[in-house]
Amino acid sequence: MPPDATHDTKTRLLDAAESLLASQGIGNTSLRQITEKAGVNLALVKYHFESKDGLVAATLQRRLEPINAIRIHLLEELEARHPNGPLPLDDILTALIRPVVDLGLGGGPLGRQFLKLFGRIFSEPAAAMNVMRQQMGPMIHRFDAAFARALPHLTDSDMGWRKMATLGVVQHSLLMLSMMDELPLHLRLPIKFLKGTPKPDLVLRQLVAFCSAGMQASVPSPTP
Amino acid sequence: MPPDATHDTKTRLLDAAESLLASQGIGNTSLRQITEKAGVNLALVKYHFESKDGLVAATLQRRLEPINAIRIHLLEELEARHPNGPLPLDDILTALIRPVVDLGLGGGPLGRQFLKLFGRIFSEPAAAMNVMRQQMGPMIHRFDAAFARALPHLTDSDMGWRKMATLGVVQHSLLMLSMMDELPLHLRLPIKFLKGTPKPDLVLRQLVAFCSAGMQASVPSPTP
DNA sequence: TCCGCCGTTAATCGATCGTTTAAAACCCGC
DNA sequence: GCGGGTTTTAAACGATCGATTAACGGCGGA
Repeated sequence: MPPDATHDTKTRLLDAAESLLASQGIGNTSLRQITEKAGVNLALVKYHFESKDGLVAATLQRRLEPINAIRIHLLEELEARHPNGPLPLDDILTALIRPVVDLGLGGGPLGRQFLKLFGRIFSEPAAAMNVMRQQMGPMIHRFDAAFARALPHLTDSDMGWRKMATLGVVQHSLLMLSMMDELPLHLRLPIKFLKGTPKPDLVLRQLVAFCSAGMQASVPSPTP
Repeated sequence: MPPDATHDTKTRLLDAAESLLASQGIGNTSLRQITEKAGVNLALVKYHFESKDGLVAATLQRRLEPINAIRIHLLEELEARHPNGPLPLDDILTALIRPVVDLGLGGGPLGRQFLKLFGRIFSEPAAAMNVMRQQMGPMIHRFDAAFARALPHLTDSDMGWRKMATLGVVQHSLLMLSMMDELPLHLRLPIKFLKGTPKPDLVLRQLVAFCSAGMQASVPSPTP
C-alpha cells in the first residue's frame, strides 16, 4: 500500500491545521492559512473534510482517539494486576494522565502543538466541544468505577468536584507547558520557575502528586 | 455629578463586550455585535477605546483590578491576624480564591459572564493575555512570600508546579460552573453531578480543600 | 449670539473570511 | 491508449470584518 495522494493531502492538512489551530485558536485561524502551510489547494478542505468544522473535528479526533484508547488500556492492565479490591489512586491517575503527557512532551513537535489545542478546547466554539465530549465521554465513564472504589467514602458530589479539579490541573498545566517554547518571554510569568522543557516523568509525577492529594483531601465540613 | 453621556456609553459598551466576549470568545466576537447589543454606534468604539483591543483590555481591567485589590486586602488582613509565624495555608488559598468566586456566583449575571471570559483568557490572543499578566503579576507576587512561609519545605520548583496546578483548578472549575446555565444540556458532561448553581461558600470550600491538600502533598521521589 | 469642542452619526474603505463552481489534471483497469 | 472516476486547480461568490472619514447635533463660555 503506497502512500497515495489522498492520504498524503489529508495528512498534510491535518498537520498544518493542528499546528495553526493550536497556536492561534480555531476562530482566529483561516482556511487559507492552513492550506497555504500545507501546500495544498483551498478547495481541497471541502473535498476531503466537507467544511472547516469537519477539518477541525478530524484534527481533534486524530489525537484524542489513540490517547483515550491507551488510557483505557492502561486502566485494564491495572485492573488485571489488582483483580480484587480497589486500585491504588496514584495508579488510576497515572493511567489517566500519562498518555497525554507522553504525547505532548515525549513525541515530536506536532504532539506538543496538539497539547495547546487540547488546552484551548473548552474555550472554542461548540463544534469543537462536541468532538471533545464525544471522545472523552466513554473514556471518563470507564474511569468512574475505578475512582469510586478507590475513594468509597466520597459522595457523588464531592467526587464530581474533585474530578473536575483534576481535569483542570492537567489541562492548565499542560497548556502552560506547551506555551513555553513559543510565547514571548514576557508572557511566561506562570512558568518562569522552569529552566527548560521538563521530562515527561517529572511532569507526570508532579501532576499525580497534586491530584492524588487533592482527591484524598478530608471532606470539608459544611460551616466552620 | 449627573450620569453624563460619555460614562453611560462607555459602560454600555463594556457591559455588552463582557457578555459577548465571554460567551463567544474574543476572536469570534465582532465589534458590530457588541455595538448593536449596547445600542451604540460602531465608530464610538474607536472614539472611547481606540480599537477593539482597547475595548477588550478595558473590559478585562474593569473586573481584574477590584478582584486583585480585594485579594491583597484579604491577605493583609490575614497577616495582621498572624503577626508572627506562617499563615494557615487554607486561609491563604481562601484569600486568593474567594474574591473571584464571589464575583462569579454571588453577584449578578454580568459577574457570572465575566467568569467565563476569565476562564477563556489563556486561550485568547496575546493582547488579552497582556492585560491579564499586567494585572495578575503583582498580585501573585504578593502571595509568593505567604506561600513560601506556609510550605517552607518545598523547593522553588515544587512550589511552582503546585501554584500552577492551583490556578488550573480555580480557572477550570469556575469556567465549567459559568458554562452551566448557558450551554446546551448535552455538553454538560463535566458538571452533571451538580443539580443547580451551587452556593459560593460550597464552591470555595471544595476548591480550597482540593488545592490545600494538593499543595501539602508529600514531595514525589525522583524514581520509584 | 456665535464659536468651539465633545459626543455621535451614517457611510464607506480595503481586506479577508468560508464556501462554491466548473474545468483541468491525474490515475487506473480495460 | 482510451474512458471514467478520483483528485486537484483557479477563480469567483456574497458576507462580514476592523478601521476610518467627514459631517451633524448640542451645549457651555465668550
